[in-house]
Amino acid sequence: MGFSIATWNINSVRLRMPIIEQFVMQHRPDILCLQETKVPNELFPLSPLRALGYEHIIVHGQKGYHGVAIASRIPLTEDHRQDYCNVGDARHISAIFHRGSRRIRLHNFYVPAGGDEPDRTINPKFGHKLDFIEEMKRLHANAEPNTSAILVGDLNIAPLEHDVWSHKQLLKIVSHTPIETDGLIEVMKRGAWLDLMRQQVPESEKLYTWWSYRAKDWEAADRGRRLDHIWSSSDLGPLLQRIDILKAARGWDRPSDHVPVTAHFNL
DNA sequence: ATGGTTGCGAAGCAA
Repeated sequence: MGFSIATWNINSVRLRMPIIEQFVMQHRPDILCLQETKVPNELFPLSPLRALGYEHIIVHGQKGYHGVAIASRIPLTEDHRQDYCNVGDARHISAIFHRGSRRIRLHNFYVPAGGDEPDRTINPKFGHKLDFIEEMKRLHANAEPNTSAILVGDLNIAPLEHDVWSHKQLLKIVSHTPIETDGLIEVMKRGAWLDLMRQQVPESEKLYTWWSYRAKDWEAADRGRRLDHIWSSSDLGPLLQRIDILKAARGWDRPSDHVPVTAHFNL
């Protein structure tokens, strides 16, 4: 009995369809969560994903920016979208699926990047990010009775020292400032979420899911950050089999700057 | 080194 779920910020679902096909042909996740789809719902490429076996697709997109989607081989029900910060952005989508006797709530997030300047008094985008994180603190892994939970997505924060290539050099860089990292850790604590990637890989080891487009040679420089995450309610922790970070996908043709992260469970 | 690259959509913003 195996079950796998992948999360991937693909930075335009239409442009990235060839490498999405490559990834799912090779790895066949049962559920694929996408962020930064950058497409309105009526233009979302449903057919190619259905042809790959993902018959159950829920989308929440907008023109040009943001956008999240869940493509699944198994049925999705009770879907909803929460408008964090009430600004009309498509940054969250959620649904229920069943595996064995278990009922599981899945959340797929695209947290605001926050702009360049880590000061909300001069950069409203950073304020928006902090407000978004504040609102996430109210989301509990055990919010629904008899329901486990999985939270995935591009959270745009690298919370731990070894989630970035240089802790010291990134302390004032948006995604790794103390106010953000403390905030995300508080989201985890208050919501009783488990960080499944760090359950598998010790905190002392470097772990990245994103490499900037701007590096001359992303692989040689290896200046990555762990911006993408898979969390779960505590009951699912012991059922985690493995997590794969597909670093190779960063080197594929016309890549996203993020790579897919896949969790395999014994359920 | 305060640059660099990419996507959307058709100039400049967001990441």
